[in-house]
Amino acid sequence: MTTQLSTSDLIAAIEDLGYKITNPRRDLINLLGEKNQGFTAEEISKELIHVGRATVYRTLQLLLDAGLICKLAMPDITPRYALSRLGHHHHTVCNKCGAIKEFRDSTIERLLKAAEPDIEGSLVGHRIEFYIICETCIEH
Amino acid sequence: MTTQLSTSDLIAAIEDLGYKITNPRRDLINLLGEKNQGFTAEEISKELIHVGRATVYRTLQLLLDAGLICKLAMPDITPRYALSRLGHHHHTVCNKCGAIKEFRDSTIERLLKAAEPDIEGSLVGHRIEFYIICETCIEH
DNA sequence: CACCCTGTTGATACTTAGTATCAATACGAT
DNA sequence: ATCGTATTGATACTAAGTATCAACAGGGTG
Repeated sequence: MTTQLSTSDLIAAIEDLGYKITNPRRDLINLLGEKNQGFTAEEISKELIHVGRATVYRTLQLLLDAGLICKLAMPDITPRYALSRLGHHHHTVCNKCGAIKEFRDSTIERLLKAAEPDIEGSLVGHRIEFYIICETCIEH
Repeated sequence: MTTQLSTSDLIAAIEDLGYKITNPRRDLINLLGEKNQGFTAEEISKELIHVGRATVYRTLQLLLDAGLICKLAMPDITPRYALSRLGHHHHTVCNKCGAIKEFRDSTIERLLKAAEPDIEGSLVGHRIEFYIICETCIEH
């Protein structure tokens, strides 16, 4: 049961944070609403021809800081962003097409705690990614 | 009990793969042997003044392909490399100083399998990172 | 040991991802 | 409608890495 954040939720959220609702921001958010497999910054920039590249990056950073999107970096591939729809969660990443899906399993969270005593220093977070070949790619 | 790979193990490994042992490669490998908290490509390049930048990147890629080092990419920070000393493993990353340590816990591996049925598509791999503040940073 | 073939190197130029600067513009509170 | 400040976009820059290609060097062969 994925709770989908609507475009207007995103707009309300950034307004609540005290940021102005401008046309570039609205356009970008509307575009993100149409994406459901993750996206790169340049991809967004190319589709929003009338919005400056710097503004695209700035707005993505803003949404990131607000926790409304997340950014996945992996060695040797362009960082991808995805809308956050759940609270704390992890991702499945398709090794073929790059599609990103959110994934939450509270069992894992609980089980990870078992490792905590073995970790030196103070644990402040964790990240898990599952690499898959997604069903669309399996079917060619 | 961390099984430390020696410099000569690394050299033997790349020789076994059919690559030549050249001075730039030897120098780079010797330098890596001195690193024990992870390193960036540019850091290596700056320390090996008599080795071309391209060669540094090429050699790191070669070691990466051979599984002798690993590369960690995280949003907004320069990718860091670290010598691989274990087989399949994960990392702890200090959020303050970037120090990378390998971490293995077979319990986690086993427990992760519990999530497998919930994953759509075909699972081909996974990655776990623990973000910490390391003991050196805690002590300032 | 000298030779030669092929793998390797390094200088240079390029690409990609993202940031800094700053004058011009546009929200939106009043 | 006015005005102050946040925001924008053009441009130039940085950082991380790749492509190109002529020159070079390991190391197997005779």
